[in-house]
Amino acid sequence: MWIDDADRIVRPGFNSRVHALVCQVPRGQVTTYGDVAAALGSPRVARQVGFALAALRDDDVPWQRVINAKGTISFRGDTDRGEHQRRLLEAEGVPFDAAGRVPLERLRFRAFTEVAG
DNA sequence: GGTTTGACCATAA
DNA sequence: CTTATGGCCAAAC
Repeated sequence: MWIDDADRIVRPGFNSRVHALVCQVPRGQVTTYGDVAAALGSPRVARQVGFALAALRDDDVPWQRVINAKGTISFRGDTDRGEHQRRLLEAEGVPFDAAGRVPLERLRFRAFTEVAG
């Protein structure tokens, strides 16, 4: 039901699916674009996952918990959103390395692997 | 319906 | 460790 009033949000199907998985990520844990994509059934659609997150509003979906496979925060070039994401994760208890990375192996959320099979 | 793009990932040097 | 290249799939134009 994410923003059904919006014009171009949650309209596409894939987009909505990504949101659903991201919402399943518990607080204090993170996931990667590739994992979310794999959960959808296609580990190659990692780019689409990011694209989907870009289309949603930070109101209802914890997109902040989605980072890249290297454990670092990805952003288009606008460090504003990147810093915002980091602060949100830190507020949830997600530690950051000196290199700006998180212990992905420790906080990686694999619950939707059951969904994939 | 073809072309362009994209918050990525894996591999090679 | 960094830099460069291919690919994959869906959304937007």
